[in-house]
Amino acid sequence: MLDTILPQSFYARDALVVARDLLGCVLVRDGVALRITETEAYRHPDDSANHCRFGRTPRNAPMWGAPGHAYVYVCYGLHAMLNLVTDADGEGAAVLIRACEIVDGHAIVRGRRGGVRDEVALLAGPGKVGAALGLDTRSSGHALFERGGLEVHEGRVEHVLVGPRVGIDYARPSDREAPYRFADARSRVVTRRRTLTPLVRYASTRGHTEPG
DNA sequence: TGAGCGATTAAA
DNA sequence: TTAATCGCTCAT
Repeated sequence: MLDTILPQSFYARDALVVARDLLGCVLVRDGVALRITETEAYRHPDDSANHCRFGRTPRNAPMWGAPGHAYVYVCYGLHAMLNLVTDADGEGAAVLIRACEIVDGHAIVRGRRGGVRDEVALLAGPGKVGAALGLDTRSSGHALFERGGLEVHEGRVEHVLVGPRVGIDYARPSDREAPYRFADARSRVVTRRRTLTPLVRYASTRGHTEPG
């Protein structure tokens, strides 16, 4: 069958473009397949919401590395957040996966008190995405363009919504308001939809296709 | 060695 | 609106 794993070159572009083009792509890991419906871009370290804003640390090291690798960190002590490193090596940019629809597999998501919420078909929120994929920080630094482990397969959406990012009140106003969040307009699995508006002139800007 | 704080979520 | 919860960062 045709190998649809996204090549490393797909990620070697501006985080804003990658975030938009990741909509509709499919995350696959251990029998679970999730279609990406919402993303957020974290650009160069000048972005005051970026984890790299204070320089290189053990935690954010993968973000400073080559594109096409995972950057997973734990938020609020319990949520595994999945990011895909973008741009050139050393740029310090990545895209956060904020929501997905389950395409295949049983995603068992447990509540805080241990109760099984079983087979949630809708994963609105980055913590749920990480839980559904069974991720933890051991996956941080994983090469996404190689077969095995966590893979990302091609996909696309027809219409895109744009708006400000979520949960970064500590950032500079200009960065708080920056339209760095993207979502699939046709999906109902999107957080804070009322703050998003249609993205006009969404054309295919995929420049990762290898010639020949 | 320790205080403070999150790119969140679920329950009240 | 708020508690839960703990690894990471940075300041002693």
